[in-house]
Amino acid sequence: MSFWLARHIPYPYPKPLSDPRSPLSAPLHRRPTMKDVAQAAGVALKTVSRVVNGESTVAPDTLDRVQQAITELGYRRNEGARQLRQGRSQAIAMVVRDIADPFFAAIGRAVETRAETGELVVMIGSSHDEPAREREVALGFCARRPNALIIAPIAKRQDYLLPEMADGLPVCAVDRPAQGIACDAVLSDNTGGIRAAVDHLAAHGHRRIGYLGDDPAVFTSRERVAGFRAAMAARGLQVNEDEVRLGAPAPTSVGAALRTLLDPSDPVTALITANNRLTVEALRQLDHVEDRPALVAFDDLELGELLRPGLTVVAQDPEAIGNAVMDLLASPHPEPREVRIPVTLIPRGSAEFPP
Amino acid sequence: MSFWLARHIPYPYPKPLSDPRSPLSAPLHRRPTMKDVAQAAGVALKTVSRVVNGESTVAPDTLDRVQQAITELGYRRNEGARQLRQGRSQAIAMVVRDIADPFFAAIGRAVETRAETGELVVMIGSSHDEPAREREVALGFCARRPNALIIAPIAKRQDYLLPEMADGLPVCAVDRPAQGIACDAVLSDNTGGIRAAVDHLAAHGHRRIGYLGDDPAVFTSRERVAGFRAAMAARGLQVNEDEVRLGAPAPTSVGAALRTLLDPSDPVTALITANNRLTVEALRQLDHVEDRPALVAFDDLELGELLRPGLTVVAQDPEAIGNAVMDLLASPHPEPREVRIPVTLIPRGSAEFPP
DNA sequence: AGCCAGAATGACATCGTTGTCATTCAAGAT
DNA sequence: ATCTTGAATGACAACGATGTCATTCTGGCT
Repeated sequence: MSFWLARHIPYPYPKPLSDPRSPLSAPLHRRPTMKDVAQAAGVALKTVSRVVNGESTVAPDTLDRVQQAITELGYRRNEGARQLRQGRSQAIAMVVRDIADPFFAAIGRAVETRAETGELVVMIGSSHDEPAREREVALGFCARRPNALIIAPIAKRQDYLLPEMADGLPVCAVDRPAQGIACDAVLSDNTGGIRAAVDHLAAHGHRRIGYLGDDPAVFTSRERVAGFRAAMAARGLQVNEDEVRLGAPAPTSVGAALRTLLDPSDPVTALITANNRLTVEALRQLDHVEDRPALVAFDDLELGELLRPGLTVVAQDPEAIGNAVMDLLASPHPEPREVRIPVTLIPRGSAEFPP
Repeated sequence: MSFWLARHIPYPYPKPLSDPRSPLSAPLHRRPTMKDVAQAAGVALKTVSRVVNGESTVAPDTLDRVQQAITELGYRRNEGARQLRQGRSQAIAMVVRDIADPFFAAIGRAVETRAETGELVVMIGSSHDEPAREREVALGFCARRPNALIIAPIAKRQDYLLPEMADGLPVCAVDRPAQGIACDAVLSDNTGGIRAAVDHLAAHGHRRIGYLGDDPAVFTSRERVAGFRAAMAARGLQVNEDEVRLGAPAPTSVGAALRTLLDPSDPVTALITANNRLTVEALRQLDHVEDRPALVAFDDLELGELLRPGLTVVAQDPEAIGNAVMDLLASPHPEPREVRIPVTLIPRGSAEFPP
């Protein structure tokens, strides 16, 4: 896939090979410019600029003539040129871990809605959980001089953004805080969410609760498991270390964890799964299991209500996250801020098994 | 939302470098330009350009000096200026109906992957099923002079794109064909998918099959219902017109349809739901129903396999759609093309009820 | 009549990059 | 020794928009 695109990273950029027959080749008609409009309307270029930008010092009939010329020629301002002059490109750049992940897609939608599209464009890219790619995508976006950068960090450090930030680029992290830079962050209330899960299970009489969590190297994973221990302690419930299983959402590791947790000689009566992929894998495997434990999942699944039993979840609020990000970016503040977005426990039945 | 608007409207813009002698005109670093790099490396600006673009006529030690200067200054090419010179902004614009819809999100991911992000940036926007917004978003993107536009049409006509296309913008429709313009299209094999559903149900002995479809004003909806009639006819099965229900996926209309189809005096034994939202609503309502009909759904649901019974679906292939789009955009062809992407029936149990 | 304020408009430089064309210089050909 | 050639480099003008500043033209005031 090269063609019109030159690939990225280390300079030099390779030359895009130009196929004369390619649909990307020479235009039949040059798009009209302000100069063309000016000529058509019999005014100076600068007057067209005034009209386009809604400046007030244009006489009514001049305005008419110019607007008519704009319509007739189908003029559209070239945003690239505008950016060159003004320094920023009226765009919001967003680097998420996976644009097809419903969580990030929903954040994207909120951001996009707030961006009042047409004026502010949203550029989206995925890191696919690869630190190098995160950097590459983020810096590629920065070359477009966006008005702001939203990033779901996956790399250990985001200090490669320092030059951009020194140049005035506002940066906001989502899902996890950024490292190595001082920037805003919008995070879910992981601790509170897990506490709600524990409380909910305890309210239904459970005292032996197992925990299935992600790699502890991940920030959210650490917060959630810490929240679990704290919530259990607050309830006076004992945490059996064998029953806190942290690892990848792979079938084998989840299977091993479940075998331990549900060991017939001494099974837990309830289970918390700390993220989406773990939940799905656990559900898959629990399907073959008799005497399923009660279950509360962190992060909602689209069809949680259609499962039987319905899946009780601690739902994050991606729309609120997106809105909070836009709020932070829109209001100037000297010190970086961290915003926590509340999560909601949605009872649907899977936690209501008798212990 | 006024922060960046404030940034873009009036000067004074970062002009603080006006007095470089002042110790107070402190580090509001302007991003370095080719000029800065050239000065640092002791070469002409044009030579830096050659290095950055990988032209071959640069002496090895000049190359070294320039590359070192680039690294030291943290230089990044300003893509806006490049666009101004070259006419296109190394970006792909994509207008979908809803970026948070898993189908479109998956297409977006495929496109983004093929775009080798960093060089080719992906701009995404949603029309939210509003024709006016589709136009606004698409034209807003066009002002950025992208290399290509991918659009999931919702408006009646896309002829507002004609000026852009005359200027050489390649356009490709997805999901539905565009109207009023001659452009490529990548569509799912709706007819074949419904035929597969009918065949599958017939193979399990069903002869009375009901159909729940979308508003017939929608292209995909028309194709699918036509496919249903054709497939039934091909099998020698009779279609009872009362049992082909087209309408919005609202609870009331789906409820009414289900009551008709499942009328105890003469119920269908199987059901086809022709899109995602209809499927979800039908599943919701069927949950309270005894003697559920067999079911095949067009379009996969994320957790179809976890439902009980497992949901048998005709799955579209958004990744293949995205890839096909990129193939079309990258390969020269004089006439617009329409590509059909195969769909796959995934049996998971819900179609295997005895009739 | 003379003057001025303010509204309306335009000329021009500029943003950072790349295409075009000109220049320099050394090595090889004559 | 002169000419040719090609490699390496640079000067300069675009690209389309906007900020600055200058100019023209009103009408209202002395």
